[in-house]
Amino acid sequence: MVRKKVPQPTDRELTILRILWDLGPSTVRQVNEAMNKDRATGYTTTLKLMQIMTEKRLLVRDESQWKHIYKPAMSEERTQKQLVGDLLERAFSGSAEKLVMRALSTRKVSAKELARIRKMLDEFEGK
Amino acid sequence: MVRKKVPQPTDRELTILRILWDLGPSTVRQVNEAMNKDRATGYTTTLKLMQIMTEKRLLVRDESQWKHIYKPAMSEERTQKQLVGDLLERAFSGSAEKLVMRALSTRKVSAKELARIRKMLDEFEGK
DNA sequence: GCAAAAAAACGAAAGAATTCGTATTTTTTG
DNA sequence: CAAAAAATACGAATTCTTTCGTTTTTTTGC
Repeated sequence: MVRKKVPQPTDRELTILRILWDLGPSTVRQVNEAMNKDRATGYTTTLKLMQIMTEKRLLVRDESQWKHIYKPAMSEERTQKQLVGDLLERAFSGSAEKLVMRALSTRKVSAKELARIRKMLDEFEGK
Repeated sequence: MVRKKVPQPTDRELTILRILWDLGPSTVRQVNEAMNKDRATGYTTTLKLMQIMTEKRLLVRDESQWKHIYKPAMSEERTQKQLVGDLLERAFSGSAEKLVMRALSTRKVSAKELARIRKMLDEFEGK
């Protein structure tokens, strides 16, 4: 069984994935409207992007209706892991510690979140 | 005073930054040799990339010698923060917690590293 | 000093990513 | 049902990234 590996999403493609993760399965129009909140984008531009993403297996499309319904082919989790793993290699020489440090110093993180991160650490260590 | 903002480094550009952070200020030849450990790359290819990066203000170059010496224009830290911040927005809707979780579950992290991360959390919280 | 080597400059080709105009198909609505 | 609207398909222009061949400049070794 040959399963060609899915390419990393490009910049605009990631925007679309983000939207679909948030909205759930959607039409091109819905995605396009969300895109426009971020940056003016013609309808056919969004359409074309989504068609290409479908070819690349980043999205799957339900054609049973006339208005096609698109959704991400991979889970948010898997994609995020891929992206983080990639950045980890390329910018941090694989040091997760460094990356975590940068992530925490970039954004304010609430006490609640810090607590959850601690809990996570416990689990990693416990195992 | 107009300071045009530096663009995000592209893929190959990041490879070069990574090399320069590791080696310190270097000539094109040195960088090119390091590039070739990763992937066959012609000398002039590396040269051109570095020239473009200099135009874009990603690198600065010392031309006082005939062999120009290049170094990153920004610190490793600042660039990493930028990259993480960008990924945070684009793929994680700004949730540092989620990103940290993904980072930790992607790679094995040693007990020692986990301990250091804990310490870091303490500092963030203490403040 | 001169030929060979090393470095830089330049231009342009090849490849991707992004954008959008136009044409075609299907549905909606008056 | 006919016209308008909505959606998809298609192709192509544009822009950005990556690569490298050729030319020019400078240094080095004999």
